[in-house]
Amino acid sequence: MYRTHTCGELRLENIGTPVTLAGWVQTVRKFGSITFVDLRDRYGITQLLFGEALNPQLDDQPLGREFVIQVEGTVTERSNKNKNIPTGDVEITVSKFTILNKAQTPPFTIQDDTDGGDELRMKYRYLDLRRNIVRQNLELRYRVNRAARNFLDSKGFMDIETPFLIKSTPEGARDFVVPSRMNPNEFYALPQSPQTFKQLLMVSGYDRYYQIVKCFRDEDLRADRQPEFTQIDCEMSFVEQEDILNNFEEMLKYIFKEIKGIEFKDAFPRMTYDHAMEFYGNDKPDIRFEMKLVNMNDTVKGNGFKVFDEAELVVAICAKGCAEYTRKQLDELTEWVKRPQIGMTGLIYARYGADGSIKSSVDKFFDESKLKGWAEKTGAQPGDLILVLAGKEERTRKAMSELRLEMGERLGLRNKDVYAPLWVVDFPLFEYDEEDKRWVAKHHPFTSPKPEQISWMDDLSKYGNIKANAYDIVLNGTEVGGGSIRIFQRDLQEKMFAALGMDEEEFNHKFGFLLGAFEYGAPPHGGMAWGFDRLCALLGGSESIRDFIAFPKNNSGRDVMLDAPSAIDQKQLDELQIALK
RNA sequence: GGACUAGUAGUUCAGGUGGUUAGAAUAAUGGAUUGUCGAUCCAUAGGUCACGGGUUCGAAUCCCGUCUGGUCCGCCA
Repeated sequence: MYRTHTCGELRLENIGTPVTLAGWVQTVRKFGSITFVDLRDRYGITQLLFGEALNPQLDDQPLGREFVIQVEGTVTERSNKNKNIPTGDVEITVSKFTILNKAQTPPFTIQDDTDGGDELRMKYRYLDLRRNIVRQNLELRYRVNRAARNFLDSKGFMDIETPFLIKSTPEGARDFVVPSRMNPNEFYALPQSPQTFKQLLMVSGYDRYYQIVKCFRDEDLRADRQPEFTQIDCEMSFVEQEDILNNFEEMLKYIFKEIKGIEFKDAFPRMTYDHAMEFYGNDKPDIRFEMKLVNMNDTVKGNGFKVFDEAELVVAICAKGCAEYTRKQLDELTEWVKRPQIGMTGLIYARYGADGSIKSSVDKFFDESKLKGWAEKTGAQPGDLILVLAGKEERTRKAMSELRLEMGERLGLRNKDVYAPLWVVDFPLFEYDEEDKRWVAKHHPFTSPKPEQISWMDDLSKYGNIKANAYDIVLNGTEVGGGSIRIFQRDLQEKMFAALGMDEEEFNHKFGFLLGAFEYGAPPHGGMAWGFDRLCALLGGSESIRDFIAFPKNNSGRDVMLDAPSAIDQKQLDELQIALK
């Protein structure tokens, strides 16, 4: 046995106990004839004292940072206690030590405020993972995982694994593809999600399924997107949307209570997709603060100001208490909206002074009484600032959504310790793909339309109006989960495929197995999938999911530690019958 | 596919407008030190200024290209 205790557990009550510890050398503090060593493992840090008798041995066998050592000794009370660490009342008076393994000096310091940059820490991820902060993130992830499993288990959900080597479908995200050696010129795809499998499990009668499972999408990455990510994937039979929302709202409440000690007493608010788009400009509103978008078309048009008169949409927000913004700050905001990522040509503003006067950047076209109308429309009070954008509807709404978030950030309204969950419901069934000039599924092609709108699928002009029984759970402006009631009848599913532009041959080829299954007694069903990494990041107060993944990839999809992806041997290519371009 | 940003000692960074020998902190190494816990003090060593090309009498600095990291737009049912 290498150790009798961990480095985190010894306390005053252990005084006098002979112990053996093993761990990593955090620091060595040498004082002539005595030496202190901080010994670290996953559980904590314990101070070792090499006294006068043993100290000379350290001259022959010097200890360096990150050496792995084993020590025997006795737990003793410290004369100078350290209140900053749990084991700070005691130290181990060492009688014997063994160097189990030497270590090179690490390229960055293994401590909370490390000097290492991102790149280096990713390359030596196994060292980065030794750091408290990173370890705590992984511990949080594990606890969230346990909480989700506990909850789902208590509700009778059954964890069933589904395959990773499956069939490629062109819908949705790009597939990662795996060549098949035994079937030359053919390829598996890695699942973007276990969607069809969980539906087949419903057909098989496993009416409550879940899985915490990897999904793969070959698309460009972001701080909150990885090519392989983890979902809490769930599906239920004989349920309506209301049942699913209630069940998973309870799950999120349970997770919050277990992980953060936060109790949500009230039901989560719900908002329709249309409402979210109109008043927040996006389908995942951050409702920690108001600052709603106000459509100004009727208020401002027809005053001879071309920018407004020619715009599809004029939209405003009211920034509370910002009337005193300086010209410099407003210019900066203007520059901000003119960045290519936002893409507006300018920003119009009106300051509602504390004295009741209103001054705008377009006084030439709008006198004070007209500007009072702006204030009335936006709910601005003396002391507030009205910000206005105008232009093409979609771009302008989107830009204002971004500006709203930016203003929320600047005004400190996006406190990461405040959690505001929200259901967004009634998503559209379809959206129009401008590039391909066709209608595509907004959620996925297995999503059920609102039953009363099914007949609209025969009328192309109504496609944009059809709503689905589809919903997202949004937390602080981040989509952390989503799902839908599924189609479970063959004829409706065929109708859906046809609406998406597939002919009979095509959908039979791609989804014949599902259509076939629907002919053998498919129950009504629905479910949802949670972005597990994002949920962990939110609970951990971080923007980046990489902090919560043991071995993440960078934003080019590379694993810089392994240096993957990489070229493969010609022999491997030959076996796969693949020729490189 | 595109935009922005960064790359200087092991590491984190500083090095207006081009100009002598490229600095600091930290880590490392050696020495001193019996109560530290971010130990302290003294000393030492440490540089392909990412890479390639160009402008110039002269480039870490200016220009072009490439690579790498990060953030974002497009994309991600």
